[in-house]
Amino acid sequence: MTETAALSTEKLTETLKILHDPTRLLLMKLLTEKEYCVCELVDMFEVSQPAISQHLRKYKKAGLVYEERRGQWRYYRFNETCEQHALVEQILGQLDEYDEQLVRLRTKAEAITC
Amino acid sequence: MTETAALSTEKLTETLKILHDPTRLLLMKLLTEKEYCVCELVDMFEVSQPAISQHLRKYKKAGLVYEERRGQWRYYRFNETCEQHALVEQILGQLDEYDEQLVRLRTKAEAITC
DNA sequence: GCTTTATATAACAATTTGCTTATATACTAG
DNA sequence: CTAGTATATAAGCAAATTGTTATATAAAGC
Repeated sequence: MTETAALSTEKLTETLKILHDPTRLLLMKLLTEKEYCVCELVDMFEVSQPAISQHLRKYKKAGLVYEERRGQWRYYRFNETCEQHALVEQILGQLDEYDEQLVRLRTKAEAITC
Repeated sequence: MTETAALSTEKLTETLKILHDPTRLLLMKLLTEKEYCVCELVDMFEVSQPAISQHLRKYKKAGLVYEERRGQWRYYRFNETCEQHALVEQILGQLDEYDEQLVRLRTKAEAITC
C-alpha cells in the first residue's frame, strides 16, 4: 500500500484540476468503487450525455481511468496503477459518506438498469 | 492526529479549487512550514504583489490561513485547526520534495531578507 | 440494407480564473 | 506634516472551464 508518490507540481495540480469540479469529483468517487458504462452515469447525473463523455475524456487523458469497449457500451473504471492513485484515494477518502449529493447518487445507481 | 474529516462535496471541491493553481499550491506548501510576510512571498514568486495578495485573500476566505499584523507587515501562516487541514496536508505531502519549482523557491527563500 | 442505441466530437455561449496596471490605505521614520 | 514602504482593492482583459445543442461514428437487431 503506497502512501506517497512524489508527484511534480505539474502532475499534482493537473490532478487537482480534474477533481475540483463537483460533477467530476463524484463521478470519480463512483469509478473508484466499480465500473460503469456511460449511459448509467448519464442517468445518474443531472447533465447531458456529452458532458459526461467530456469528463471521462479528461480522466482518460490524465491516465486516471481505463476504458473498455464491450458490445455497444464503453465501461470506465479507476486505474489503480496510475501515478496519482494514492492522491486520488486520499482526496476521495475525505468525502463524507453521508454527503447529500453522494447519497442521492448512490440511491439512483441502485435503481438503474441500463 | 486526524486522518479523515468527512468533508462535504462542496467543501472538498472548494479546497481543491484553491490548490489546483501551481502558484497557490506552492505558496500553501511554504505556509504550512512557517509564516511569511507578503513581501517575502512577492520576492520569491514571479508574479506581482497584487497577485500574491489576491491568492492570500482566497486562502483567508476559505479559512485556510491566519493573518497577523505586526508593524507595517502582515504575516500569513497555515491554519492547522481548519476543517480541511488533513486534506491539505495529504495533498501537499504528495508533492515531490525534489520538485524543480519547489527547490527553486526554497533556495530563494533562504536568500531573502525583507 | 435501414433503424435504433450508445457514445464521441464539434461548435459555441456563459462564467470563472489569474494575471496585469492603477490606485487606495495604513503604518513608520524623519 | 511629508515621504517612503507594505499591503489591499479595483478595474480590466485574455485564457480556460463547463455546460449546452447539433452532428458524427459505430455496433446491434431486424
